[in-house]
Amino acid sequence: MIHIDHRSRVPIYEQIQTGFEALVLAGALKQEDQLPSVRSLAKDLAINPNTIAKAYQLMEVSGFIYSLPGRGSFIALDRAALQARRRPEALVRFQEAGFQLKEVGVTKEEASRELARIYAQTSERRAADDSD
Amino acid sequence: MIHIDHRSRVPIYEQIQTGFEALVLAGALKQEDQLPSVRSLAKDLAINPNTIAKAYQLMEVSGFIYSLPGRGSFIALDRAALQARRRPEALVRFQEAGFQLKEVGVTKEEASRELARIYAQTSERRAADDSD
Amino acid sequence: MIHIDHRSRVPIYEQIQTGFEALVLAGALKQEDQLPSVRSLAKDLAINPNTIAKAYQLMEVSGFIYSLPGRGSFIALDRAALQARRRPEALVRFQEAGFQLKEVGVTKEEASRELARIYAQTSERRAADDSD
Amino acid sequence: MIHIDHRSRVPIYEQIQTGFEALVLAGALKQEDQLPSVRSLAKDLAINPNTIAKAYQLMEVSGFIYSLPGRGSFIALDRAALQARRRPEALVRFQEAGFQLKEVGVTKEEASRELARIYAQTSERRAADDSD
DNA sequence: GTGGTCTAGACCACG
DNA sequence: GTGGTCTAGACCACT
Repeated sequence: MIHIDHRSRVPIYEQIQTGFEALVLAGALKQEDQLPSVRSLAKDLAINPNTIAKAYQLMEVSGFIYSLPGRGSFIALDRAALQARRRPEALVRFQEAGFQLKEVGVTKEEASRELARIYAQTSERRAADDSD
Repeated sequence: MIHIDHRSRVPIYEQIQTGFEALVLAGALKQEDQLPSVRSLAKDLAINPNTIAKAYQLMEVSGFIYSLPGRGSFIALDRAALQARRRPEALVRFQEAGFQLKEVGVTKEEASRELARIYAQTSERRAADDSD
Repeated sequence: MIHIDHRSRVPIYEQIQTGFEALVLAGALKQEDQLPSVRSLAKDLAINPNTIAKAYQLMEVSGFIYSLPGRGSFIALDRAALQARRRPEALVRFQEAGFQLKEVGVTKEEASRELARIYAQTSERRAADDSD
Repeated sequence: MIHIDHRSRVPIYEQIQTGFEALVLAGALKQEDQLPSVRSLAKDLAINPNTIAKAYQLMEVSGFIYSLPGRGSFIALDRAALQARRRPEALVRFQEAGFQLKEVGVTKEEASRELARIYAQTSERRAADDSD
């Protein structure tokens, strides 16, 4: 379900979090859907179960998932709620990136063209095809 | 000259690097200009000299500045060269940020408006006014 | 794995860098091989861990290795890529050394003989024998 | 007479030493020729007189020049003697450079061709034309 | 005064 | 266990 980049500096537990969020944002996972168990995901990704458990724990405290002891973990939010949650930070990141673009001499026209190109892409879901 | 955010997770030595780059990109520092000495900057920012020295050494290996023992450290690149260097990473960051924006449900029109707002800002250069 | 000359004026952290590069150039270390941990190498060489860490960080920014916090440091380049990187500087050094040789009165024939002697040596790889 | 590279990391006093030696090796200065005074050279090169004095002092202790208080400094060695002196280190440097060349994958043939090119050049003296 | 190197020791995040 | 960051303080070479 989720792709881990072992050579990335982004912590693995964080890649797991953003991975599940991306699945919800892309529509591949819906509210109340069950997540894989810690053990099975750890096995699938060839990752230490402690790391998976840490990711699940963080997603739970953030309210993105909820866990029922003995039954498993489930998506707590629907797509719209998650989008609303992520929007502020996404905007800040976009503003920062835009400012840097301007700073390195990219014109407004070039930036607009780049933005159009991004929105022209059909939302690709990389990891959703193989496993699900 | 440079502002440090001690609460940020970005390492201090990295904030120093991006700080000086921003000064060059903003035109407040030019090629061959001398940087403050390791010790004086350390004193100004209330930071250990070793941390400053680390930032300077990394800026030197990156080719952004050059240091001459006993003489000081100096800007090695002009603004255009620095822009050309930073452009690829800035583009990638912008693309990622744009994709996330789209992912959280921001429409193309809202994104364009945001981008226009960024480019509308007169490039504020804090340090350029009291030109030393 | 690596030998440090404490009497040399070449900084220790630089000797470590060139040491690891030599190991790759000699074939004793390959791409994706793990380097000794900062602490273990520090202990082996009886050198402060900070000095090792400095060497590792510089090798990382140069793209020769990559480090993953909590996991270790690994060779990022294969032998051919490293050779291609080092070739320009090696050529310049050779040209300078050759010019100086000429300057001190060594004839072309003597220089050629010396060069032949260098290339006649079977490439001695010290660390390759007791292959770990 | 001598060219100083202010952006080089080679200490200025060392550039001065090698500069005078190069002039002798090139035949532009001969045994018993007088060197410029510390003050005049310092003025010409726009360098601190202390640095010049340090260079002269080191050249004197090495036996390359001798100083007669009140009269000036003079070349102590003829070209052949200086060549004989410099030869051992030049050879070592050449060997090291040659080994590195081999290490980065340059073939014996390429190295020979490079060496031939060096010896084909007529000994150019850059700084000797303008001032002398 | 300048930058450069090294040691010592502490604390953090990641797995 | 791993690497990463920072502080503190010492010593060196160069100008």
